[in-house]
Amino acid sequence: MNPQAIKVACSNCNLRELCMPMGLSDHDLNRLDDLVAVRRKIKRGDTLFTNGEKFTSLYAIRTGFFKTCLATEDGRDQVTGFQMAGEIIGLDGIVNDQHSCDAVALEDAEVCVMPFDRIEEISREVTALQHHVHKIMSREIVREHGVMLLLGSMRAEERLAAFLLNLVQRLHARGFSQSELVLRMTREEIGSYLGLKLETVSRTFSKFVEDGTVEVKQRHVRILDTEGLQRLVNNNQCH
Amino acid sequence: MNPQAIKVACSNCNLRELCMPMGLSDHDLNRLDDLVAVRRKIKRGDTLFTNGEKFTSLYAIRTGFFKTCLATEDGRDQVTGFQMAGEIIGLDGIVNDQHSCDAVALEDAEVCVMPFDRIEEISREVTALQHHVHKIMSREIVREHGVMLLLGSMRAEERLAAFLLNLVQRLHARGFSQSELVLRMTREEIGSYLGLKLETVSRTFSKFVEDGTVEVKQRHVRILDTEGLQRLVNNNQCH
DNA sequence: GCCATGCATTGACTCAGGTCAAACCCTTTA
DNA sequence: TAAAGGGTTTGACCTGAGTCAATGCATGGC
Repeated sequence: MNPQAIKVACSNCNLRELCMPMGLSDHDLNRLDDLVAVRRKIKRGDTLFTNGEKFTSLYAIRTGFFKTCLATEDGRDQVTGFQMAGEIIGLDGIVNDQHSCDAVALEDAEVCVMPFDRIEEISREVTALQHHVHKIMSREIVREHGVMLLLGSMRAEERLAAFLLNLVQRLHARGFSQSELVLRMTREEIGSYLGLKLETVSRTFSKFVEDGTVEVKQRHVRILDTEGLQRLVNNNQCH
Repeated sequence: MNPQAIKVACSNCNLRELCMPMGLSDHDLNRLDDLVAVRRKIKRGDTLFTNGEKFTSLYAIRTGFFKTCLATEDGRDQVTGFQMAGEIIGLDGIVNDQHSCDAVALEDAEVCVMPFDRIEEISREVTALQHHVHKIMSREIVREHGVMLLLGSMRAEERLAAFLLNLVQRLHARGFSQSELVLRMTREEIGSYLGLKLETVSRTFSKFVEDGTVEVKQRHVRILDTEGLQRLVNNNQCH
């Protein structure tokens, strides 16, 4: 039995620069090691948690890719975000002690389960963790402000451009290419996130291809003109 | 000098059921009294904080009404929320130690200034406060999910209906009428929040008036058919 | 009391994106 | 290897909301 191999530990996790332990000292980092209760594997298409389910833990994504979405009885459906390795999901559950959205794995995934009462307990002792938790929640709030701006004031092309740039930027921070990416979600899911219909997403991709801004082959996307996308997002050419 | 009159204290604040001290025991409540450094008055039209400004404190609204908004260089402008007495603003500033939006008073206002390092300090000792802070942040995240649903999947009438219902509901929780309200913001600000142009907001109000759902006289609104608005939001009649 | 000003309403017209439908492509399964 | 099925693309048409412009209505300053 090799403890090195099975120990669930933040201190030797290769995501520690992105994830929960970000910015903690070595000393504090050791105290974090009893934060993660277990790891859990989720198969593609399965849910990590669902709307209405009792809230117990936050989850740090180790591998895989998730979407979170809000489905209402009357058939509306809104993807509220896409999450990748090193990101924390489940924050929505804290207010009412139950989750208010579904988290669905878009590819086979593994998460670290962090019981929230334990997070609060350790936060009381480790100031850096306390502050980090606050930052994570604040970051999510700010991210959502950005999505509101996107949904409230951008046109289809601008939305898709912003979406692609955001994705590659996050992937790049994880060591992937700045210009190439594989979409883990369908056109419909992208559309739901961006407040567009899948046909519009598809057409907008085609438009970008015509303009020579990107290459698209199914879910493989190569960005040829990052600047161009950036200009689309910023330039707000009308007026 | 009457200490009762000048003491800045949560423990005898009439908003304590809604605001920061919500759900705290009397004992914990006393410890909260050194949370609020000072109070600050903001004149209508003035800002409480602005984008880029250093983050130091959260603010609990005592009186008045605010909007928070995101303005980008290229002229986009998105109202991200409207806040009233008992609500906490400034959470966006935690991640990057600087505010990422503007908070503008829509009427003369007074806020309790709560230095964030003090919040963190007291949170470490008062478990109930720690948890409450987490809940406040989580609530904001969930609220924004709702706005994303609204912006991403609702038509103009549905958006305005949802907006009105949300406003009266919050006002009702503060002891005001369930059916009558005075809008503190312009049509343009409503539009910005709802991802619509002011003309559309105005037309939609007119439509509601024609239908006998509401009475509108400038900024005074009386809801005649709450059910009807509710149905609009839920029924998603198409499909 | 009257004008200036900012906000709101309404109309006429346009257009971005939605809808519906057909065809296509890639993967999976038999 | 073929058939089935999910996802994607593209076309034709429609419509809800945006745009532009004129008018109306309150409020505050002088």
